[in-house]
Amino acid sequence: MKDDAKTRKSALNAHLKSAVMTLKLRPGDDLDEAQLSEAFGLSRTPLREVFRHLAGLGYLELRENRGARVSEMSYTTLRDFFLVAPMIYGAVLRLAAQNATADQIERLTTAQSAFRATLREGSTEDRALANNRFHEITGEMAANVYLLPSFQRLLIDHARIGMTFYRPEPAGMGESLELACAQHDAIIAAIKARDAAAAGQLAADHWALSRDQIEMFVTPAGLDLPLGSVDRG
Amino acid sequence: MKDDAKTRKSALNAHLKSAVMTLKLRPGDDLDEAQLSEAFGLSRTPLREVFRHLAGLGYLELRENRGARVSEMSYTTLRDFFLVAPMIYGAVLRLAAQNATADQIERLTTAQSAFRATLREGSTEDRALANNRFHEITGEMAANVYLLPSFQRLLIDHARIGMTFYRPEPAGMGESLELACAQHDAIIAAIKARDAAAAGQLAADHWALSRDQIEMFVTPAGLDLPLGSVDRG
DNA sequence: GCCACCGCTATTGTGTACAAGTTGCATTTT
DNA sequence: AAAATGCAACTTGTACACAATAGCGGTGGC
Repeated sequence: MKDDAKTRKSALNAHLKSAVMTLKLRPGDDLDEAQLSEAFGLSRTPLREVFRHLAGLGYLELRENRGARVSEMSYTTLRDFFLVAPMIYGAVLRLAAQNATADQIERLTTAQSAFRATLREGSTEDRALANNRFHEITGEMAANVYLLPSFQRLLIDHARIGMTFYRPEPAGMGESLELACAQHDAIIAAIKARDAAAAGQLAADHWALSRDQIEMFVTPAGLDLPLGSVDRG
Repeated sequence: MKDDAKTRKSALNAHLKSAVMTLKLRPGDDLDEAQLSEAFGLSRTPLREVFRHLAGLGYLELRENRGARVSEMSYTTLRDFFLVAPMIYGAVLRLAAQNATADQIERLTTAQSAFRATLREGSTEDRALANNRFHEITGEMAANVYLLPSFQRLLIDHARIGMTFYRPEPAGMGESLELACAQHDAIIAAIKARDAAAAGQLAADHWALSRDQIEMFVTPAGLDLPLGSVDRG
């Protein structure tokens, strides 16, 4: 009964993070303090501290006297995202290539294996979380306190965007997931080789692939069917 | 007595922010919950929420069961800072030039006037806070949720670095403050003209000046005196 | 004389009670 | 009938008391 409270607290933390990233909790959803505090066996005080922590990381938004919500995603989000992501991620991978330790490379390789496994047999949720884990480790490698805040904020919405646009149904999705997976391998290779320039280029490529994928999803080939007739009175 | 609590809470918030940025609270300093809660007439619960909020922004660091500290600055901090700052600030100013509203430009001009006033008659603290305000507004103009977290983290340590290295005593400091002030004017002009390229260049110039200044401070002209003799046993 | 262990004190983390605020509904008024 | 206002239920914010943990000093053993 002694370290239970902390365990439950971090369980709540982890639960909310992954629920937000996998869209189990969707942007704008309200969080009920009473319900969550009962579900995780915590009183409202530590629960609210978790809320504040996650709000600081960008998972939630706190409104004065009006509870917590999952942070919103709007029309401008995608634009803002792709404006900034290549720059930040390029910097992260360059620094990662320069600074990565052997242990970190080991863990990155493991994370990549886990990601590859999700391509074969995992759900979309598993895939998004495994991919997130991979990129998180590259952020650790970069080890720059000024770069990480934006990078982690990007990763949250990267996962959420992936959940929206990288569903397996549309034709061609599987192939570009394979491609993304291959890029991960190349990233690992560049980091092992301490080749910062190559790593930076791979970051650009990785985002270009994402962007194209989303374009394909948003503007699919139109359904080639004749208009129905409408009774105009 | 009704909105007092919220007022006191934001007063504490503002106090801690400026105390951290002006080094009144120095990196690594411990914060005493009991003392602060008495000083600001708040119970520990809301106080701790302020701590968590400020920790999220990078002002403080929270250690499990061991209280809050002002976030540290180490040897690697300066290097990390100047690695990332030009890139982030370049992006911020480019976006600011593209997106700034008339109202924001108005406020930026006002902030610049306030900054200039501190050059003539303000303390180092006032100057650092006024400069911070100026840059904060450029961040608002950029209006990109993914860029802001890192930018705001940079601004905190920008202020702290300024407090350390931009003291008026050493010869030549006044001049480079004048120069920085002139660069602010140029930044305003570029934003008004919606000239993103010029704004980006000015960001680079602004950091180059900062960096040179710090180099001058860290590696001053040596004192041209003979070595004393040391008894070597 | 030095190191290790134990218990004490100060400080942090959690639970609960209460106060303040918000929202939605019903009643009243125009 | 529509709008506005007041009431009531529920949600969020704060205070305080209690539990747990870390740091420290003393004591005892080696």
